[in-house]
Amino acid sequence: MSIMKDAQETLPPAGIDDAMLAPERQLCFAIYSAAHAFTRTYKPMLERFGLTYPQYLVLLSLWQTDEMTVKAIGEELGLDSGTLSPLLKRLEAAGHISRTRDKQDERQVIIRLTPSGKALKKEAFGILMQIGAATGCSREEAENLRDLLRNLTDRLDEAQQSF
Amino acid sequence: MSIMKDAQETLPPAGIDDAMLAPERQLCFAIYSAAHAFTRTYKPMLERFGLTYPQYLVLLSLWQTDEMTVKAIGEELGLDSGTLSPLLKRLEAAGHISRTRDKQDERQVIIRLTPSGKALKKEAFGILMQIGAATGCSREEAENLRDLLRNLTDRLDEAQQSF
DNA sequence: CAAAATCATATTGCGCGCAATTTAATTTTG
DNA sequence: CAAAATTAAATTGCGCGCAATATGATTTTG
Repeated sequence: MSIMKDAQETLPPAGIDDAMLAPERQLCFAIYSAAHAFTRTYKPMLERFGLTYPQYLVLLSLWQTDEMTVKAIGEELGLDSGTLSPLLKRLEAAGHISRTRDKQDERQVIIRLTPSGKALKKEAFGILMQIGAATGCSREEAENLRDLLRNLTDRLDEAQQSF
Repeated sequence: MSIMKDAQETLPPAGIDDAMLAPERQLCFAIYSAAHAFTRTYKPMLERFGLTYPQYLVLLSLWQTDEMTVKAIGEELGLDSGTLSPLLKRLEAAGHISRTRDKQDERQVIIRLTPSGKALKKEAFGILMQIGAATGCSREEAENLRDLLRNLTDRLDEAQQSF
């Protein structure tokens, strides 16, 4: 009588057992779930203003630095033009930003906040505080966790290279 | 001469300054970025097997418990039928799972691994180790971070209720 | 200076993720 | 037991996220 429960099953390498494959056991799944939980929490706050979470991220960037190129926004948020082009058109259609070709370099499109886009900034402080409350973290806890995640992201992106 | 730089700008509430709105300063953005970094890292490992990351999550569930209903998978992963139905059809088309209506309760669809789906499990151990290496975390660090994120997710989902 | 290379943005296509609706089956309850 | 309510899954529609490709504009370089 074999100790193998199923002919298809393969023995895990030393130091790794079968149960470690469970999604709940894995860091990646915890991050995946937390990301979804955040967007769920933002959703009712943002849809009062007709915004999605990625659109809100773009506005966060622009509230720091008005007049950004699509490329600059993409570098800040880690998004490419395939994501940003249609997203920015929707923000323009909503009246929150303007898109104008750079006269010096016609390849570039300059994104600027409209008065409506600037006005939304004051709502962001309230959202920031509501989200802070929803996390149940102190500011220090949130900053510590944020920094751990930034380091993790950097290490993952470095490892990226080797594939 | 006003101290306000722009008529549209609004003063932040006490204890919150303008720069705190920057995406890089926020925990939500760190999680958002880390989630994308993880899928980027998984991508080359998974596409050797023609899998996406969410498909891989479904397989992780099934490797723990073969024979799950769509609902059970959805509860484990936090996904609804709108996401799972087409995803499971693709996994079926790829030959990794079977979908059969439950004879006892015809509303339910039972998802089972095929031999091909079971065979993929042995690849998962290698992926697990590669990902572990890519994170640059010790197992303890990864587990600590995972638990912090699980708590955060729970608190966000509780706060959910109040909106 | 013209051809080639590079660059910024847009477009297309596909797979999530989720809200809203639909369909069919089962359970509840009057 | 029949009508109403509930449930499980599928479908539709929309907005990402990203790879691949296309389109112009600018820079490089031969």
